[in-house]
Amino acid sequence: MIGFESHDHTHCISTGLKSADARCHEAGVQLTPARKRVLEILLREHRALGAYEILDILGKGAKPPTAYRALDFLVTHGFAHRIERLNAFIACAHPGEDHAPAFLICRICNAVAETPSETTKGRLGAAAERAGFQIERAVVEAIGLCPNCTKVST
Amino acid sequence: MIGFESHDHTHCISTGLKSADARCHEAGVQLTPARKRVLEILLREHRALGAYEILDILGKGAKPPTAYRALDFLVTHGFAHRIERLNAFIACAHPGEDHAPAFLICRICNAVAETPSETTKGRLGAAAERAGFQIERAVVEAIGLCPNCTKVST
DNA sequence: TTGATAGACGTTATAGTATAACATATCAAT
DNA sequence: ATTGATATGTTATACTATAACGTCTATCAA
Repeated sequence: MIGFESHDHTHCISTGLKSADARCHEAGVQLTPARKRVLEILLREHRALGAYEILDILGKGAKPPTAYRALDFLVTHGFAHRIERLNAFIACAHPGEDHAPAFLICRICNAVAETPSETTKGRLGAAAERAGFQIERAVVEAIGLCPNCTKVST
Repeated sequence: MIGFESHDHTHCISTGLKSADARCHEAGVQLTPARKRVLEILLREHRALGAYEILDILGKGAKPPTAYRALDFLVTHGFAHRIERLNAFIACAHPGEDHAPAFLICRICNAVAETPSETTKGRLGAAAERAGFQIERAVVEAIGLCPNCTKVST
């Protein structure tokens, strides 16, 4: 899991971009400059960013659809995730792997960590089956205190 | 679990309101007319409603803070839940019980069913513990097809 | 070469969701 | 009667997201 520890992630950025390039080529879709730029911003910031924060970083010429379109693309193709709870977006921590992500969101500092989930199994999956509901994907966002804010708030 | 079957819920409404009355009294908080009215709307509609839908039902005098304040109260005290995925609210299906709800949301018709979850256990709980993250609650929203829309779309 | 199609992007406008800030009201406790 | 706590009214605004339309470019078939 990708946790709350700080680390040097120059490496994450270049690896993430290269991996995205390769996967887009495989899939026959285009990682255009606009999309790449937004992905790079997400990788560089390494936190959940609102669309308008991204817009600000993109600069004054950028209009909302520019950010939202790029984000739609990145989310659709698995390079980024949307955090419903925050109306924000974060670079995927497991690019390339087929995964069902869950998120740990700090209610104090809004830090977000990604971790694997398995929610279509177990009780939820059983309940869905009983109801005749076909789960396609699940939003799993745990709210609580990250290690730093736990220390501070006690 | 509260599923997708239709049913007569005149009973749900009066039971829900009475139960809320009683629990508010116990807790020493007020189920004021405004709050009660919003809860009744949620119970009556028996589906996820946006704040502005509720405002419309409340009538022309009502301004956004009226709805949002009542909804905050109802959510805080467990009489309603917020569905992050839909920016909407739904009456709690298990009033009075201490529970960690999960939701099944149909991506076609937006029908929502509530079911129990257990997300602070299992893999997610273990991952959180490893990360030093203290889970306080979890948003679990499964997206997919409800029984009706499964039939229609095949 | 032409024309048709598809994908991406620019631009303007607007829709939809939520809260800040301040004023007023009510009521119980001192 | 004043104070303090809680709730509501009201205005304005902030924040989030998409519709709609035009343009550009690359590709491909006729």
